Amino acid sequence: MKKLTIRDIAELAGVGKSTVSRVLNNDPKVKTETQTKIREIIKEVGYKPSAVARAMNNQPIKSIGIVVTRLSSSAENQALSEIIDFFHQHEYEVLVLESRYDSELLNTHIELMVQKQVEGIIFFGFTDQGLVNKELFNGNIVMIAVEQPGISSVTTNSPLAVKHCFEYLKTHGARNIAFLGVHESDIQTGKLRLDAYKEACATHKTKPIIYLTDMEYADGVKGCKALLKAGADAVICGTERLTGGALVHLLREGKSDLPVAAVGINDYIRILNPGIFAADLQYAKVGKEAAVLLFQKMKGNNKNTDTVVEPLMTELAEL
Amino acid sequence: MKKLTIRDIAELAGVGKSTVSRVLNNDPKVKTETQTKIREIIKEVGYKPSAVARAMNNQPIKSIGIVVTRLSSSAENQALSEIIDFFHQHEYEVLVLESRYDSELLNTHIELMVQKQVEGIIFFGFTDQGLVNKELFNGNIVMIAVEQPGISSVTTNSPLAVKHCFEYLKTHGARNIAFLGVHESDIQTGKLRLDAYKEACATHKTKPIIYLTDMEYADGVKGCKALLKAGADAVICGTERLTGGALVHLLREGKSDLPVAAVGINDYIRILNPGIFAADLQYAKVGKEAAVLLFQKMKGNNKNTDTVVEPLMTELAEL
DNA sequence: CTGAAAGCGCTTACAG
DNA sequence: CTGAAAGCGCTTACAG
Repeated sequence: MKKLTIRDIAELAGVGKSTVSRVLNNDPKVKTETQTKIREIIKEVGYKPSAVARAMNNQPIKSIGIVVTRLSSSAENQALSEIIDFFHQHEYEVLVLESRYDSELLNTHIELMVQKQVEGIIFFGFTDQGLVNKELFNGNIVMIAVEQPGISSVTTNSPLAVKHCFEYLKTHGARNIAFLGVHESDIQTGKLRLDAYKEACATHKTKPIIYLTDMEYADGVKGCKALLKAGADAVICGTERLTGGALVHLLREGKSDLPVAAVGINDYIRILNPGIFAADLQYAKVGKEAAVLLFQKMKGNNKNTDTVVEPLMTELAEL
Repeated sequence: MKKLTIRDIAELAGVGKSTVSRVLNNDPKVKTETQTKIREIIKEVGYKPSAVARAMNNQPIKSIGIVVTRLSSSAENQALSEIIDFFHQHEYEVLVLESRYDSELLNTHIELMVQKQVEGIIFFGFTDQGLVNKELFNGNIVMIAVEQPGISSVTTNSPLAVKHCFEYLKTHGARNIAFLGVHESDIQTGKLRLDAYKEACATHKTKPIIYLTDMEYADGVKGCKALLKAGADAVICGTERLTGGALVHLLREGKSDLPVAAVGINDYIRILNPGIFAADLQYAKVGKEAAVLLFQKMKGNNKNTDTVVEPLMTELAEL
């Protein structure tokens, strides 16, 4: 059974190809009877127009690209899931690639997307990504996590999350509130959050107790230990993994009553400490916003927007 | 600056379009000098042939589809990462969709892929997915986790993982080895592993102690508690999340010395119990195998293979 | 309201 | 070794 073309449908319907094409494109000028007849035939024989042939006439293949840094990041795959879902519903193809925090790889990916002629891209930014050419994709670009002049972005408000964490602990009687975070060399995950902590300390005239480290659970364990030694009676954890590590340490030492507040939340953290005060950075919402933003741009709204998704504060109930 | 076409290159080079096309397609019949000249011009002006126009002439757009059940599953995103990487290296587009354990959604996705004319698909199977039409995509289909006659598959050997867990605990002196698993209604994650446990019990003439539950961390906590009450002096955890829950429970109760063996391993589990005996189901390898398998099929190797990836046993060192 | 014709950017059999 | 021509399956301006 060979592939059906518009010509076959035209013959079956006894009309010209142009008319079939018009029906396919919902041209209202076609007589209603003709329309219904053609539609019936199309349905009957299961004809699907070739996206490729349409693309030849500047009806671009509806597709977008998205570059995450790591698929294994739960924050990113939450966002990714929303983005895929959104564009899938709008009948877009979604191409997914991983940059692995490598700016060269990111650029290769972007180049590839240009070649594939996707209509727009969304990508997760990171500290050393370099500047992105904002002319690409007719400016249909949305960055997540990082801002760049001239490009729309969606970011989380992690500094506010830190601030809330601080204040929560403060109002619950903590005196030496420590910060367990990522090295300052990482702007988004490190510096921004650290600065917010320092500012909170200044506001409350408190002496900072700081431990900066890498991203792994084990770093959280070590960091928490060090902070306790330094006299902390409450800890703000700057990332999900650090929170995980810290909570495990506390559990192991039988110190689970030590107040902890966390930037970012997931099931893992929840089960380790059901009563934790946490700021949900809302990555699902971030993804949704980014998708909507890109979609609007592609529809012609060409002003740039920097959206900030506010954290959701959750003082979780005891199980 | 308008889009360059093959005609522009032909004019610049002073040759016919056909010749340029031949160079593009590495036709050896073109004189070497002509080739180099054309290639230089192409490079110079940065001409990229239109994939769409090529597709019109049955040079299919190189693309494959992949359907995961949940992007948030670390097992799946490990495999996904490998698959994307592999096909990206072979210059394929990769379309990613989520089925969410919904067989209707899976079928919609598959239909979409058919329409998009991807050359093949890989998807993660699940218990109620229903039969997949093996004629689709010229038979270029690879299923992960589930087997179906006539379709190539890649599965993990989780029963063997359970067996090893049992034997490990046994040889380390445990007498009442319990099993914490998922309900039998889930074939892959539930029944298969449970059966392996029962068989091990029979072999070792041991009375089974079983607790079956859902997939969440909290279920692992509850289950572990129940099993201890039932007299277990060692526990085999059937999934990563259940392991996580169980270990948290033990940590909380100060019973971290209770021997636990786990089917599946990740950083989270590692940090909770660095010395745990675990069977790594090797999902990265699963993804790689699936990718290679699909690629071979697309290259014309049309016999079906059911690959089983063996678990990797890890008795982890103390931190 | 509808059809014939030209065109989108390539490939390739054919003729030279 | 190379070019002119036909064709891939659509869209759309043009003429009716």
